[in-house]
Amino acid sequence: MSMIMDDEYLPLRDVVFNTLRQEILTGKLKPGERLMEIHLANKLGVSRTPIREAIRKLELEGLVIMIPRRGAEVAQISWKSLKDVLEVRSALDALAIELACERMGQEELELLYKACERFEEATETRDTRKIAEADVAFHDIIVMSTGNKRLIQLVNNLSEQMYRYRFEYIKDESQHDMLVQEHKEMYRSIQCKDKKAAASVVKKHIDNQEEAIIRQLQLEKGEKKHRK
Amino acid sequence: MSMIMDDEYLPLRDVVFNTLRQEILTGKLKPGERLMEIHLANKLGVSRTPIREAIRKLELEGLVIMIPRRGAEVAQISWKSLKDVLEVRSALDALAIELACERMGQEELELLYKACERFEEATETRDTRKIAEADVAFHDIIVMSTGNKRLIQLVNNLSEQMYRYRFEYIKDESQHDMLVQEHKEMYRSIQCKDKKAAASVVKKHIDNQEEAIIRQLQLEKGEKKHRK
DNA sequence: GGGGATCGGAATGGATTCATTAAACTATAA
DNA sequence: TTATAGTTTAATGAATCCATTCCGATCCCC
Repeated sequence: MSMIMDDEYLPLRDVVFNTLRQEILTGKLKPGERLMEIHLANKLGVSRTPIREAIRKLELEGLVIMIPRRGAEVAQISWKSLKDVLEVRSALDALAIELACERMGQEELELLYKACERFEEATETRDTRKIAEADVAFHDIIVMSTGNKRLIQLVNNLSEQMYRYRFEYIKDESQHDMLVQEHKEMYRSIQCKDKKAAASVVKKHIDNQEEAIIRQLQLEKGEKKHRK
Repeated sequence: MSMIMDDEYLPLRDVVFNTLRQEILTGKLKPGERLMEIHLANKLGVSRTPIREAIRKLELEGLVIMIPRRGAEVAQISWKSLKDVLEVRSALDALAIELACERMGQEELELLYKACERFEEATETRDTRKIAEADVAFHDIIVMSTGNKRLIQLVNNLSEQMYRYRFEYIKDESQHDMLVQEHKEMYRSIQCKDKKAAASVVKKHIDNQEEAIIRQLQLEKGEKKHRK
C-alpha cells in the first residue's frame, strides 16, 4: 500500500474498490467466493471501513451480491447473465457507433485509423495482452467520440464484465483475421458516415464474441466434468 | 424510523439509500445541496456509518458527486447530461420493446392491455400522481417481459434520473391524448410482434419527452431570471 | 488600509469497539 | 448411530472515537 499516492489523491475506499474490481474481473477472486471484511482488511492493510464502502459500490455494480447478515460474495456468472450483458452491449455499441458516424471529427478519424493498423500489427505478434490492449484502444476511440458521458460509462462497465472471457476469445488465433476485417469495416463505415452498415458490423462483431464465449464456457464445463 | 421493519429485514444503509434517493429524485434535495453526514445522521436518527455507505451507492449511481475532502453533494443536472441520458434510454427502451415483441407471453400481453386501459383512465382523473404511476406500471411490464435482468436494472436507473422532470411533463394535459395514443400503438406493435414499428414508436415517445423536458428547463430558467 | 498568515471550528476519512445474529460443532438422548 | 438442542464462535451491522484537512475569520505586519 505504498505506491498509491502516485500523483493524485484517491480515497482508500476507491483504491480498494479498484483493487477488488480488478481481482474479480480477472478471476483472481472466483464467483461464489466470500468477501470477508476482516480478511480483506488484513490482506490489503486497511481497516474495515474502506472495505465496506468499496463493497457497497461493487454491490450496486452487480459484481458482488449481498446476503443479509451473511456478507458479500462474488456474483456468479451464469450463461444467462452473460447473454443479458451481451444483449445490452450490442444495443449500446450500436448506438455508440451510430453516434460516432455523426460526431467523429477528422483528427479522431485518423486516430481510429492508426488504432486499426496497430491492432493488425498486434495480431501478428500473437501477444495476447498486446492484442487485447489494441482492441480496447480501438473501441475506446469510437465510444469516446460520442461525447456522451453516460454512454461511455455504461459501455466501459459492460465490457469489463466480460474481461475474463475476452482473453480466451482473443487467444483463439483463427479469429484474428476476422477481427481485423471487422475493425476495418467499422472504420470504413464511420468514415463514410454509414450508420446502418456500422451498426450491423458491430452487431455481427458482438454476435461473434458471444459464440466464442459460449464455446469457451462449454469448454470449461467439459474440463470441470473431466476433472471430476 | 419505526415503520421500516414491515415484513422483511432491510439493512439500515438500504433504508437510508432509498430515502435519500427518493428525496433527490423528487427534488426535496436540490442539485448542488450538500449532503453532510452528521446532519443527515441526526435527521434520520441513525449513525454516520449507514449514511456513508448509502452515499457511496448514490455516488456510483451518479446521483451525488463526491468532492475529495469536502463531502458529497447532489449532482447537478445539466442540459447536456439529460440529453446523454435520453440518448441512451432511447436505445435501451427500443431494445426492450423489440425483445418484448419476441418474448412477451399471452398473460403478460393481457396485463399490458389492462395497464394501457388503466393509463387511459388515469389521464381522465387528472391526478398527476396516478397518471405517473400508471405510466410506470405500463413501461415496467414491457421492460420486465424481456427477462433481461441487466436491461431491467439499467432502464429503471435511467428513467429514475428524470423523475423530477417527468412530473412536470405529465402535468401538461395537452400531451395526454398523445401519450395514450402512443401507449396503444406500443401495445399493438407488441401484439403483432412488429419490432420495427414498436421501436419507432418508442423513439418518438422519448423524443416527445425530450422536447417537453427542454421546454420545462427553459421555463425554469425563465422563472429563475424573473425571480432575480 | 490592505494583504497575508495563523488560528479555530467543522466536516470528512479511517479505525476501533460493541452488539447482534447466524452458522457450525458438540453433546446428549432416543 | 442419528437427530436434536444448546452452546460457542465468527462475521456483519452500527456507533463512537481519533486524525486530517479545509474553510473562514481575525489579527498582525507592511
